[in-house]
Amino acid sequence: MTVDKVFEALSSAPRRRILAYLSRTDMTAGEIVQRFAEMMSQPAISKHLSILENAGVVWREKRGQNVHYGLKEDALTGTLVHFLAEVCPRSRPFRKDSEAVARRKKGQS
Amino acid sequence: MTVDKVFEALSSAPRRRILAYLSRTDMTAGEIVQRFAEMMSQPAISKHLSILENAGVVWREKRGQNVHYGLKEDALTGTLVHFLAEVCPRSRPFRKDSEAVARRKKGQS
DNA sequence: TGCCTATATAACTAATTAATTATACGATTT
DNA sequence: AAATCGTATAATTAATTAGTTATATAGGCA
Repeated sequence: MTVDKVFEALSSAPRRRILAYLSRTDMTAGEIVQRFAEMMSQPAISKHLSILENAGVVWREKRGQNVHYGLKEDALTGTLVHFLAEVCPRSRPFRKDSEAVARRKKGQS
Repeated sequence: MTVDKVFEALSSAPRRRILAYLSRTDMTAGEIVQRFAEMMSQPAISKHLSILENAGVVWREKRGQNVHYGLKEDALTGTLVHFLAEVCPRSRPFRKDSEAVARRKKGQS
């Protein structure tokens, strides 16, 4: 579960949409396919799901003839929070205040 | 500054590396190019910078014959925090506890 | 003015991605 | 055992991305 794979997985709108679905409840592959009916084929969804699993942000479990998918919140929050901590001075400890102030003046937001 | 563009911008390791540099101090395009010496050409970096700017996560300012770049922390944290809030039940208010518990049992982390 | 320096853009190419249709596979039902 | 259902994989193709070299543009300096 590399950082690279996680950000790669998040770079697709359909994949982020799948994550949003899974954040509310676990689903079978078929249920997810239905949500994308008329927009994308079953194999396309299957591929997206395998990318998400390979990135380590969802789990997969075969039950009978269905395959259930669910969110691995910890992996997702872990990666993003770690990235934010690395890249955002304001959340970094012992930063000099003058830096952040100057930066904010430059036209933030 | 769409969510799509931000995640697209973050999906590249060199671009995340540029953001990490900019999180410590503003830099000119040339200084950034130097950090990638022997790895990537000047035009390649220029392209990455324009993608980052277009996504709204960095600002750009021409000063004399240099162009200075800097991080727009607020845009970055804003987008990621919003995404996390949307996708991570544990950070979502009024969630039923039974959901999260069941999910955690499934093999989180 | 004419020449550097810093940066961006253009033209091109190779590699990757994202979809499609067709097919295979494993589990259930008859 | 055969048909069916749910899902994944294979083969293919079109579109996108990420880099290259070459060139343009704009600012500072002799």
